[in-house]
Amino acid sequence: MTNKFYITTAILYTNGPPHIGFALELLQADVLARYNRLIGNDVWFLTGTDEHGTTVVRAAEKNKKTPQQLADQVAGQVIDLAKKLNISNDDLIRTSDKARHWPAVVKFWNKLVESGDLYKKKYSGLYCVGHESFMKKSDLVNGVCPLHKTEPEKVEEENWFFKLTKYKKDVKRKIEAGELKIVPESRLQEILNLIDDAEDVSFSRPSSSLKWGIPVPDDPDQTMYVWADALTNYISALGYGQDDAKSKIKNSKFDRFWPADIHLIGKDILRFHALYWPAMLLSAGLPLPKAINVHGFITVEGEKMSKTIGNVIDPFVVIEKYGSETTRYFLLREIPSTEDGDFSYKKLEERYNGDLANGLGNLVQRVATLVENNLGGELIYRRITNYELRIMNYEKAIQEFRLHDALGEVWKVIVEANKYVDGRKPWVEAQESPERFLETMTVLVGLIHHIAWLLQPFLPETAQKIAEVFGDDLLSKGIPENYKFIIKKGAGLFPRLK
RNA sequence: GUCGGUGUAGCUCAGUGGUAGAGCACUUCCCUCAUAAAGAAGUUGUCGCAGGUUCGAUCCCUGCCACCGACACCA
Repeated sequence: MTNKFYITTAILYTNGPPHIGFALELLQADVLARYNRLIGNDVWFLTGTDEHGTTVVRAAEKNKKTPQQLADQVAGQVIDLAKKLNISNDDLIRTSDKARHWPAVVKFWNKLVESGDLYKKKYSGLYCVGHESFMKKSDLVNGVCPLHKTEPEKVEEENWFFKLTKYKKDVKRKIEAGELKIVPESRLQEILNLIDDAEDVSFSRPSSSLKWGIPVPDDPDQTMYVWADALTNYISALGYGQDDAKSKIKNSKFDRFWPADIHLIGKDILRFHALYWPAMLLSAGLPLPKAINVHGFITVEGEKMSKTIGNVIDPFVVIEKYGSETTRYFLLREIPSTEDGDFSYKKLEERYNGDLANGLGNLVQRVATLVENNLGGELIYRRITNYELRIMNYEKAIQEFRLHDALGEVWKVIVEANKYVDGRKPWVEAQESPERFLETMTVLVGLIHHIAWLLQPFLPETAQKIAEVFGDDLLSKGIPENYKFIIKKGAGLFPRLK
């Protein structure tokens, strides 16, 4: 049965170039998107950029650019990164896009107004000029901002607020009922603990302090704050807000794909996706996303990535040096999908040599050589009844968002295949028992087909290369009886490093 | 401070009420189809500390220590 499958990543904030963590998020989403395409689902995969806010303005000033120029530059880098990582996204939405994004946000905002869920409220707080933001009393040291050593001013602002409190019980119920699934479990607990204490949230700022953003409809002195603006990307990209006064057809993408099946996010923005966003959707009368998958952060040699330490990993550098498939493999295999994980070049090279070169690459090469040298590079497939591949947990791992485990399952097949080769000794069989040899090779070619099939969502180029070596069209998971494999040994998939 | 999590072999982590496992690394053996790859065997641990429950705890309870995360209108 064909299902639709709509998956999104968080949108990258354009105050700096995409980092390795965003690369990981793109990759995880890509695997889920590719996997769902593979099993025949109707997939839409969205990523994008979050381009508004004072932080972008400040970063732009530093670079002597306008916020738009900086956003353009970073958005370009995201497109480049997606291309270099072989990401199969169907679309990329930018929040500065006045044609696609803004109308949706305005329509969505007006829906909240219609529901009576936006109201203006005076807000007074301690404003630190250095931070350009409000601070809590508890953040101050001796009444002074610890960073800027200045006493914050008492400032009163009138802002739009969203009645989050009106919906938090409903959101909680839906999360508890599993209608809105939070993965993994630990994050579910975290959000449930938060909901009760949640208060209404500010949805706008005076445009005097926040210029770079979307103006509040009918209130030009106010600019929308990030939640109202950024979260809406998930529906603006589907054409929400484009249909009014035009034909219904325009909106078909929204009808076809909303609600999202998975919002993939980092653990830092769980609250906004699991609480604010669902509440906003309830207010607007729209269905809630089905699941929020939360990944962790990448540390570097055990330390937090930070600009001050200077240990930030640039994904472009990694891809440049090791190639996209190796980068994909390492990040997807070494970093547990829902946990923090560590990046180091040493581990990357160990994974490369151990798993890709010695494991997968070597297996493909040895089997290809055996068939080429002893069968003239041709093998007519038939089912071997006395060999059975063990049932694996590959699909379950993907469905449970344990992508690293899914790859582990594939490598179990590789190990199994290597053991099989050594057990059967085909180089002896070739001399003494051509029949047994043929059987051995049939099993192995079947295993390699299986491996290539399973690798498709993770290492699409590698899967393709393996298929080319074996003349495998990779059209189906199973192999048709009498399928003719034409094997032509190649240069080797992953030459050993050093 | 409140809530939650983690602490198991050199490293990364699984795991169970009956005194522990995997992968990598390391050692030895073996093979030669293959990318000096593969395969086999093996070494390594006071299962954070101190109590308690139990015939028996690494797994249950309590306290402590260490580290981490969430609780901030940070974008």
